[in-house]
Amino acid sequence: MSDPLKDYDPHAFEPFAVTVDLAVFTVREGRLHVLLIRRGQDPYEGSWALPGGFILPRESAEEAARRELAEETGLSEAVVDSLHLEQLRTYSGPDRDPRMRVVSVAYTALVPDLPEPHGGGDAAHAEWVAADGLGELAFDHGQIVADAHDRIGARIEYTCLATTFCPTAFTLGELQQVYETVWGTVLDRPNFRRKVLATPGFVEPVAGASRLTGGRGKPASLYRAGPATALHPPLLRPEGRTA
Amino acid sequence: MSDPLKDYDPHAFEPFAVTVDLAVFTVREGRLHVLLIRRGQDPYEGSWALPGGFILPRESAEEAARRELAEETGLSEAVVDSLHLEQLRTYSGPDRDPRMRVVSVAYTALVPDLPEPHGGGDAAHAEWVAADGLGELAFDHGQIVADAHDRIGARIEYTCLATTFCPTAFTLGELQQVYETVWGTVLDRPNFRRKVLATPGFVEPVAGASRLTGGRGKPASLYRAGPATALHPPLLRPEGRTA
DNA sequence: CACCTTAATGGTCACTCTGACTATAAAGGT
DNA sequence: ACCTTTATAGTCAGAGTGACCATTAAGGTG
Repeated sequence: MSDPLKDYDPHAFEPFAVTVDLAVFTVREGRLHVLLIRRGQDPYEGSWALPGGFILPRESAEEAARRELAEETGLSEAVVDSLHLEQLRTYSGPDRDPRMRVVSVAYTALVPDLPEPHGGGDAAHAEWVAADGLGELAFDHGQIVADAHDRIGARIEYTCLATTFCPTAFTLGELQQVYETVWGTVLDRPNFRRKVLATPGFVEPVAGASRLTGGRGKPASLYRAGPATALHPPLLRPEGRTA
Repeated sequence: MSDPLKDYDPHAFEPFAVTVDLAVFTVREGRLHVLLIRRGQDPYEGSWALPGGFILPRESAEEAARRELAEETGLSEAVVDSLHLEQLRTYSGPDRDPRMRVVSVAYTALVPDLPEPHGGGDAAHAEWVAADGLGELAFDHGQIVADAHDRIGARIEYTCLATTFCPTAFTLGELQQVYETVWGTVLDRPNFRRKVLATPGFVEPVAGASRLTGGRGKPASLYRAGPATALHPPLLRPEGRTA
């Protein structure tokens, strides 16, 4: 943007549409799920697509992403405003939408296992779909989901973000399952526990509370997310594979 | 982009201009430098700004970034195509350019200490400016440079990217200075050396070659970048500060 | 009710990696 | 000759981690 408008005639270029796409993830029944919408018209009619939409003239991309997220999930704006929303990257291939030039800023959000996204309006057709083995998505949304999955896997190594997949009170077993689900690996339970508890501010015990973890076994203590945001040293996934 | 064009009338929205901005860094004389351009007209006349420009109708953002980089630096397209170029993030504040709505995709590139960017055309006014203590930049470019600096600092912890700041053959002292310059810290020389040499594929010795490091002291062995791209385990900066 | 299964929790041990240091080698300067 | 400078080699203690084993507390079953 050195001199972006130096020779700019607003009509010399065909206009670019600028949109946001949302890759919203949750962990449900031990599997990673993405929030998707079934397309009702061409192109890609009948395919799954990411929720999203245009950036309005007076909005930033992040504001647009939060607005769309509230519309698609039916969550209140207060809840959506407090969610962790992270810009993933921008997709700009000239032919990503066959109808016209659309540049899209993709965002990722991590949410706990919500009831069901059917709120109202657009939310009526938003659904959680298991992220492994989903077929072809509309546009380049399959790539976006894959990129988002990679990013989340890397992010939870160095940050405390994994707790945003959990409800307000959770067991260490549940937190461990978040890691195992996102990474697709199995972790050693005592070692995971030691690491999490040794990181100050990652989790805090909920006084005296415990929960039966499915009936069987010893009840687990409950924790809530602590004030820390970064993990030092990181919690690296086995085999050092950066996916 | 669920139904991006469902109700889309191309004239219902004021057009968004979409540009790329480039934060090109090098290490010169032990200081981090950014490639900047002195603006010739309002707004921000006389201020430093990042190189960049419009995405053309048939280009992706990355193609536009490489084209602009070649134009601004005077480097051949072959060289530019082989450079490491990384999408940083997209800046979309509605008032970031006072003239009209401009959404910009920012990229970061790391280059060795090149001669001088004066190639031809636009390159005539591109200059290397020390990244610490540069004043106010045009638009939100100060924020972009700060974000890019942060990203690079984090990136060289987990990747072998630091070698892209070095010439084809370099000493371990020079590589260490890249880390020290980007992080603004001092590292222990024997420990740095041990870590780099213990990471397979990070650097490879150049057979039998050595270089005097400024006249004084024992000549240092020369190395070149190896085939590895990731660092496992990472080379974390002191004090675990994620900046 | 004794006994099995299950899951959480507590602990050990060896190995790796790292930070802090000390020592030696090879150059130029005085 | 002797000092300074820079590269390189090596030592040592402590943190962190992976692979285990042990114990506790719940439900299930004959």
